[in-house]
Amino acid sequence: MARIALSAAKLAVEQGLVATTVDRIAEDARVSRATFFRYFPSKECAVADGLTRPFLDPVIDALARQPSHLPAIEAILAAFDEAACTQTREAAELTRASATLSAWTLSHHQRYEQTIADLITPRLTETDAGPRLIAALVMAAVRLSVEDWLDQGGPLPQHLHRTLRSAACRQ
Amino acid sequence: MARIALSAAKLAVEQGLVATTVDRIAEDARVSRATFFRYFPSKECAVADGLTRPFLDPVIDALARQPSHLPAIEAILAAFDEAACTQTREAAELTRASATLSAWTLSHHQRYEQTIADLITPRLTETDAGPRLIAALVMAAVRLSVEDWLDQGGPLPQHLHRTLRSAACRQ
DNA sequence: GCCTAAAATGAGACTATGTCTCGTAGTGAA
DNA sequence: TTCACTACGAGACATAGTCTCATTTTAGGC
Repeated sequence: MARIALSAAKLAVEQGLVATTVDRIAEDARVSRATFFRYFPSKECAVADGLTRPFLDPVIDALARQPSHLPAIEAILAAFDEAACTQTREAAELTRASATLSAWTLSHHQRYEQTIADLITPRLTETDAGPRLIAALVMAAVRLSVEDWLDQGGPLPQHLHRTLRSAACRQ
Repeated sequence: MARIALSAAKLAVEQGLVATTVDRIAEDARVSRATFFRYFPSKECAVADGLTRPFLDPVIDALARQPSHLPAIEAILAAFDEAACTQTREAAELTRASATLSAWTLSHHQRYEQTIADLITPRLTETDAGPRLIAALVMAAVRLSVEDWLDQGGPLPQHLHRTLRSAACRQ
């Protein structure tokens, strides 16, 4: 599953989204065409998955490893700091160039949002907002940071840190 | 354009997403197949657009009509209160049943997010977060409210009000 | 180690989606 | 009217996405 997504993303970055057919992806991942569609409902879903994983999976891992006494916001900030943001400009620009790819990327973000919500639930106090709302705010910050990063340049971690801080200090 | 989207949504609600082909949509909207694809990159994009418009366009209109002295959060709350939330359960459940439809709906939400950001920019003070972050929080609240509404029942406006308040009181 | 049930995969046919090119019809300005 | 421009339609085409069934792989009891 992950192998298929990573093949899809690799080919899409190398040759463009249009030139990357499902047959080529399946061949590269050493599965049949039928198996591809058993795991992904569309070509763009697989590409978006493969582009998103290397960026956000490390963040989730880091978040899960944070000491349990840390409040939610602090744990999230630490997780993003620890995970070296390996997002490439090529990947981000490829995503932005296709409406379909953008839509599927948002869909995957929603999955990460749910994961983050689950991970921070035990860290929340009475006065905090609901976990899903906070997680949605985090993913929105990620999305806006990548946008700013593409438009204005500079290091992505700096954009991330600033936007997350701006979201967090509203506690 | 809007006519095509509304035809697509109508047919999808009536006969299901799979049974609704692009040819039927184009026929219903009295345009050719080629014209359909000139306005929408995919069938699901059109259906999602048609399902989203009747729900969120009135909110945008109401927000634009709010007196300019109102702070952003108050204007948003008032806009959602004024616009009778005409979202139907059928539409929401159709959206949730298809991953592709959900993805495109998120994409349209992002468009509304940008519109909201533009409308509240003049209402923001120094201490507020950026307009896009606030707008993202609003759309996240909408999404989570619809989710709760489907799962737990009760009137949608009530869910909306509660979630938006929860997001707003973190100012 | 072998057998069986269940799950995962592959092969291939089939329909619908999405792209492209080109010809035609409106629309507005000089 | 004429010209340029834009929107639309027709139809061919490649590929996406679905379906069915045969085959392989896997897991677990004996």
